[in-house]
Amino acid sequence: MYYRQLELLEFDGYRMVSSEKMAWLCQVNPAQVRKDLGYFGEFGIRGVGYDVRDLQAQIKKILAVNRDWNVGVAGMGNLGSAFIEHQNLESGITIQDIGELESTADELDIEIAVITTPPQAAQHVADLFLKSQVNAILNFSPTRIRVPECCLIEHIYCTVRLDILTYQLRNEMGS
Amino acid sequence: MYYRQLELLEFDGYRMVSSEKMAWLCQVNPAQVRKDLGYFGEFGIRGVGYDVRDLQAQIKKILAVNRDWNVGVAGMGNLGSAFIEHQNLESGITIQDIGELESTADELDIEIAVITTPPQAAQHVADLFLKSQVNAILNFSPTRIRVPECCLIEHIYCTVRLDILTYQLRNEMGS
DNA sequence: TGGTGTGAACTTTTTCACAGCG
DNA sequence: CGCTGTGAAAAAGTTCACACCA
Repeated sequence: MYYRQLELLEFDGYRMVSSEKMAWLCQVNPAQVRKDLGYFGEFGIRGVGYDVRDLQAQIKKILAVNRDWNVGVAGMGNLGSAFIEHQNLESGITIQDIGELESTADELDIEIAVITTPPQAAQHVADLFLKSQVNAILNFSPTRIRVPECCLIEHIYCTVRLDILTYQLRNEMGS
Repeated sequence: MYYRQLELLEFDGYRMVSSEKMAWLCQVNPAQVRKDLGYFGEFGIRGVGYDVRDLQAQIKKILAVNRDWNVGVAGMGNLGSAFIEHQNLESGITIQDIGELESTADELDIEIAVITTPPQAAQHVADLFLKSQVNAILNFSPTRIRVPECCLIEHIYCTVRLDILTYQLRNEMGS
């Protein structure tokens, strides 16, 4: 979130930014910004703020975004396409049949698997990825995929977020 | 999450389920399940567990999923299409030009806006929705949309989730 | 007996408040 | 002087442990 805002700030010509401004942009508390950054080092200048470009570089390094990762996307429906589009991954992609997933994942040295298949297939696909050396999964399917301890997993549940809205809308009206 | 698991349990023929089983399925602590449900009422039977169908009905009621909501999706690229597909919203939809958004939102009494447009357009589209009586937004665009106090908003940041994975992957390898 | 419901203990996260530095 | 960095305080969330009931 911070990184994304820094990009915009740089685009707008800002060279420095205070924790208060960052907090306002990201809709969090200023102390939160300082704590979060402080966890990784001292990036700011007291009495001045943070250097926009320098802080971007620091965050890039922290998130390991400054290195390339081999990502495998399972499911090339609308969601899979949207993901690839969204991430600007359109260059250098290979599209293969799901039957070849296991050998391909090994061959291309896939490090992160993105699952956008229907829920019925999600666990199966995850298992295939796990058989190769993949140990990070980004799961868009509305199913709780079960993975071994060693494998990192992030779930993106769109439905749950929509349900949060209907819940809050209903309660707001009730009050 | 609980609701989704209950659907699967019912499909598999289960009539009752314990907090321990639910917890296992959802990968949380059993006490967590009981606390969460306990916040809304006493749905279980001591010594037995929860009635699968009854608990589904209760959660439906809590989340206000048992009533229809008028949802407006801005952006009909891959992401918008994926969302509609995903939510089984394919019936009864109307597709209109973005220029008609304001009048259409009023006319169709849109209650929840879903934004899947490119980030440049996101704030503008949100503002249009806000001019009608929309006060809940589900935002897929990778921008922090600014909305008035009265408007509920949920952000789905796919990129952030991917960054969490690269961060953790890097750190895991370091250790 | 077995599993819920729940106060109390514990853990984590967030915010405050101010010392300290540029 | 102003804003960062950071302990200390407050709040929120999670887990434990057991009373209680079908």
